Amino acid sequence: MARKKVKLAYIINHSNRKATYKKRKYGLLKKISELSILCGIDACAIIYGENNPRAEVWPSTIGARSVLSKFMRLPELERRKKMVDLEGFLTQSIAKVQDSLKKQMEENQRKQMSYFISHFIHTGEYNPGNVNLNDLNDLTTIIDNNLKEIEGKLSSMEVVAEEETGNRVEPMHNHVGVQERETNMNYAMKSDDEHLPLDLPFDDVNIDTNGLWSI
Amino acid sequence: MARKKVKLAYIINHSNRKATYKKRKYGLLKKISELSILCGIDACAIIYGENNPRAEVWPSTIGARSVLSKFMRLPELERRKKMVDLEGFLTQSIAKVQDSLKKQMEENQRKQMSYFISHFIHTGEYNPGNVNLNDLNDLTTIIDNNLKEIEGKLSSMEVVAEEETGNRVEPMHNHVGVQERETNMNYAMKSDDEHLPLDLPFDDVNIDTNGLWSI
DNA sequence: GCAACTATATATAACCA
DNA sequence: TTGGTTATATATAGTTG
Repeated sequence: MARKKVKLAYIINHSNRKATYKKRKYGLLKKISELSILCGIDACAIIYGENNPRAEVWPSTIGARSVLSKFMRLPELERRKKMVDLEGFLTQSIAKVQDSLKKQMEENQRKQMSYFISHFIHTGEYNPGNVNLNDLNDLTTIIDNNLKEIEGKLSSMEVVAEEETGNRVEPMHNHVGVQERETNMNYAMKSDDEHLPLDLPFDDVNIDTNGLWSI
Repeated sequence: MARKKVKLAYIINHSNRKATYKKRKYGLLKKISELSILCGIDACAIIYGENNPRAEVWPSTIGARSVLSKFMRLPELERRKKMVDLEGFLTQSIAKVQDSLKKQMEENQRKQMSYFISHFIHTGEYNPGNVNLNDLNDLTTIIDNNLKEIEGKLSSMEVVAEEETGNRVEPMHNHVGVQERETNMNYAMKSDDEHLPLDLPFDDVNIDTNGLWSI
C-alpha cells in the first residue's frame, strides 16, 4: 500500500482489482522465493487468479506436486495420533521416504483391492459405499492416468475369458490389523503440539472463510 | 530487509535463520490473506518449517485440501490438451464442480475396478504394473481411509465364502473409450496459453531448485 | 530462545504516458 | 488495457531487554 492506506476489502472495480492482483502476486512470489532461499525450506505456490481456471504453479508443477503429496498425507498422520517422527520425515532423503511410502501404498492397495475383489466375487456387485468420496477428489487424476495405462496395456494384451475360477479370496480382517502395525513401524512416537490453524487474523484483517482458498 | 540489505542466500546461523523464518512466515501469511481479500481469490498456505515435519496450514486443513484437490487434478487437465473451460470451473459453485468430479470419479473408479477384477479373475494375480506408482503417493491417505472404513464394515459383516462364481467380467476396451469422451463432455474447448512456470527469477534472485519446496 | 523497537529496505496505490 | 514513476505504507534485519 502506498499513497493511501487501502482498506482491506474486496476491490469492486475490475481494473483496479486486476492490477492489484498482478502486482501483489508478483510480490508474493518474490517473498516466497526469498523465504525459501533464506531459510532453506521447500516452497511452492499455486495461484488461481480470476478468470484463470488453470492455476499458475511455481516453481514447477513437479515441485509443487512433490510438496503437496507430502501434505495430502498429513491429515491421515494427524488422525493416527501424530505418531510420525518429523525429524526423520524431513531429514531422510526424499527418495527414501517416497520409497517407503510407495511400498506401503502398494501394500495398502493390494489389500484394498483384495477386499473389493472378494466383495465383488461374493456378492456380484460393486459397492461404492466403501469409499469415502469426499476424500477422493484428488484421485481423479490418478485414475485417469491408470486408465490411460490400462488402455495401452489392453491394446497389446489378449484377455482370455474363463468361465470359472478356483481362486479363493480371503476377507481382510487380520490383514487390516497387520497393516495398521506396519504403517507405523518406521515412525517414532511424537508428543502432541498444536499447529493449526496458524494464529490469525492479523491486526486489522478480517478473514471471510466463506468459500475456498488458494495459493 | 532493513538496517542492511541482506544478501539472498541461505542463512547459516541457526538463530538468525529461525528468527527470520518466523518473521517472514508471518509477513507472508499476511500478504496472502490480503491478496485473498482484496482480489477475492481462494488461497491457502502450507508451510513446512525446519524441524517441523507437520505442515502449518492456513486457513485450515479443510480449506487447503479443497484447494489442493483442484490442483492435483490440473496436470491431467493439461495433458488433456487444456480442454477445460476455466470460466465455468471458477464461477460455478464449488459444490457443483465437486459434484461432477465426484460422479466422474465414481465412474472412473468403477471402470478401473472392473478391469482389475477382470484381470484378477482371469489370471489369478494382482498386477501392480498397471499402476503408475509415481503419481500415487497422494493415494496413501485415501487408501488408509478406505481401509479404516473397510475395517469397520468387516466387523459388522459376514463374508460368506463361495468356492466358485459364475460372474463374467468383461475387459475394458470400449469402456475406456467411452470414458474418454464422457470426461470432457462438460467442458468447452479452450485455446492454449502458456501459464507455467511463472516468469522467474526476480531481479537478483537466483533460485536453486535442487530439492523440494513448500508453502 | 522471545518480544519490542528502530532504521532501512521493500512493496505497492495512485498517477501518468 | 500495460508499463513505468513516485509517494507512502509495510516488512523486516539488527539490536536491545
